[in-house]
Amino acid sequence: MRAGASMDALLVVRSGSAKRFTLTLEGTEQVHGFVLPGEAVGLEGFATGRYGCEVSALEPLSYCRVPMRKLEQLLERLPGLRREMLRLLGQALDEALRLRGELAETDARGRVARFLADLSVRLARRGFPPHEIRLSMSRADIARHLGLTLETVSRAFGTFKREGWLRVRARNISVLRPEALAALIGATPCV
Amino acid sequence: MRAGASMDALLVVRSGSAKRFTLTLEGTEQVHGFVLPGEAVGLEGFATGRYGCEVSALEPLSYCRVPMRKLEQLLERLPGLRREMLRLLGQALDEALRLRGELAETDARGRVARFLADLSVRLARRGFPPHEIRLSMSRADIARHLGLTLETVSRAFGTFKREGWLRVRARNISVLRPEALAALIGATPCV
DNA sequence: GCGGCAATTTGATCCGTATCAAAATCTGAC
DNA sequence: GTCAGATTTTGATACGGATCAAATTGCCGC
Repeated sequence: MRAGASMDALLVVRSGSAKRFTLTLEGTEQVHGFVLPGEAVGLEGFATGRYGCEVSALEPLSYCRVPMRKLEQLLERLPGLRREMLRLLGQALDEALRLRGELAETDARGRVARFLADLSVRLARRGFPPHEIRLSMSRADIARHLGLTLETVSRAFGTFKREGWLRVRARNISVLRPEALAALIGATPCV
Repeated sequence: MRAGASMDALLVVRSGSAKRFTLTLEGTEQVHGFVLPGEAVGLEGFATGRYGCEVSALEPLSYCRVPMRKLEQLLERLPGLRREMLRLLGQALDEALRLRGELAETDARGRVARFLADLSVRLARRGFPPHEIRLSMSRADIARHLGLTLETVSRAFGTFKREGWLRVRARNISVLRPEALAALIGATPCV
């Protein structure tokens, strides 16, 4: 999906994962987030009729495509779908606001902890084991998502590993002490 | 408007301004943004049926209230309103994403410049002079919105004043060189 | 105009993360 | 298994903004 392209369909990822981002004037990526199975992309396109960001797959991926024409027809007939669309958009908005607030007031390790906790919740929601995380994105992607440098992200993983909270082998993360991560960010652990 | 309260209406500010925020566990405010005339609040409530953040007036304010029951009836009958609601939500989402990205990659003065430029655009949109800004919020509110401390915000204003880009007298800001601020953030100036 | 309080500005120091640099590890192709 | 290239980790230093503290300014009642 390309930013600026005409929004002719809503896309929902079925399997695999993807990266949502925009390109800055300097050509660097602003990583808005990562898309997991069951999640929709392109919602911000309702603003102008054109997609507002780029989405690229991080691994082989399959998705479902709902043409706008079809969507409008369905919205005409199904009050339940109308509510569901508003719910979906409201949730995306709520998440974006929440993420933004956290960025503003949490330090590097807190952000990484929250990133992992968030992934855990979303994996659990889809029935995957929440504490065995296979990261499909690079440290650089994570860093650009969290407003940090890749070195700082790496150091945060290093700290958590030394504390015995995580097992880290490249992109395979085992969360050994979810309650420790949760305590760091003031939340209740997933599972 | 209180976070967690049942979302029984959509609110649109008519005159005056307000602050959107959530309370953190420590009791501090995460300021999501400021509401100007013509702008809606409470959209994130579609996610759960409950408002997701607090909104409090920064000055005497009037607003328009659309009960959810009424809204659903209207959505049933008016395809144009359906599109408009989706557009409104898409725009809120797009803005939230954009703001978040900027927070992650801009330094203190850049954020303050962007804050002022954004206000200029929104004031101009409603027919107010874009370069005479009367801030209805405190430095602390601005700081919490931008993920800075109030001292840092003050220093940014101080720098811009010394450079001759701004006239600052307490909460009255005159933008003397909009193109300088715009250049700082890589954008075209408003007006 | 004057007094008192809150908001803002200014100053000095410290800490966390960015930056630059280099070593170590992982990955996929052969 | 081995090799080359990319990714990740680790190390040393520098800088921006946070923090603590104090002075100044603006605001509102009298």
